[in-house]
Amino acid sequence: MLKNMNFIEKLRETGLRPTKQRVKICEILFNREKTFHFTINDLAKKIFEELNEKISLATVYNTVHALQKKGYLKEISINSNKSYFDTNTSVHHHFYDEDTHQLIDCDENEIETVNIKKNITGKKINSVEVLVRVASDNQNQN
Amino acid sequence: MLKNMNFIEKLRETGLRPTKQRVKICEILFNREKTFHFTINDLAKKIFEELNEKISLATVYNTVHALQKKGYLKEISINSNKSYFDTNTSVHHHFYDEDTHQLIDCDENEIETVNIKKNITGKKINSVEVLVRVASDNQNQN
DNA sequence: TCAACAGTTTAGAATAATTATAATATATAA
DNA sequence: TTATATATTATAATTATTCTAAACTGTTGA
Repeated sequence: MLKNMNFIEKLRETGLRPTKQRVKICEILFNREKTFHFTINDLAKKIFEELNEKISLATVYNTVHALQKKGYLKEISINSNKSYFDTNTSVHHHFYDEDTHQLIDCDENEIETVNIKKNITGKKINSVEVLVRVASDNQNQN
Repeated sequence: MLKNMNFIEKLRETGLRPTKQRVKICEILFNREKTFHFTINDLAKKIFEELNEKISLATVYNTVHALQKKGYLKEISINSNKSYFDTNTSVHHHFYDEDTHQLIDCDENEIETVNIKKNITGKKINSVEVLVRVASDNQNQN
């Protein structure tokens, strides 16, 4: 994957000035095997844990939004008062575990391609995403 | 539909005490032909417009959540800092117009049943919903 | 190399949605 | 009708996010 990538180059290529903070955030986000689902708060906490250094919350917001705009991150639609982001930017679907509030990527072969038979006139489809809400089997029995 | 239904009886049946405020909110929500997509704020505004009477925001929140818990309303997954609710409680999908920020119900025949081939072990699927994001055709051309 | 400038970061204030609180009011059952 | 459990309300508190304005830093070009 993106392991050990030179984030400075990567950022520069996309027109983002490779500041110290942005490089650190990229390291945290992309230097990992599996995709990462997070809220801004999760990310800020991780930065502090892994780097033992605080980056201003405003900067975390700005940087995440900049990365999202450039297509390095994707915002996910779950109903929640927080925004969730995903380092897996391909079009893909999610399971949302209502017990643990965890978000799990669907493998491509777990959900069949969704067939949209009729679209709104004059509009272009930007994305089609499925959210499968699951919960423990013994719950919701009433 | 629910037109001219006796909301007092309806509420009582489901164990919600039919207070003046709850009945009024039910009237606004369910005495209509088409389904209604709204945020708490939209609803509060409509209450004031139609009844010329103010119901405390806290009550609107409480009531909407009570109705949701009883299955009269459904919360919709769009990424936004607000919660959206829907008076159409059947499992159905949505188009989200990114230009106008409008939410549009999909007709049943516009999207084929989504086939989930593999589920998370030990979990029960509560809902499967599709969000189709659309935007004006001449946008996003870059 | 260094000055200048544009773009960044930052702390903290501002805003907005939502939830909590606690006093008052009301619906309902006895 | 009265007691009691529940609901409503205004307001305060909380939380996520955005704004602001000052200080800082990466980059460009002299």
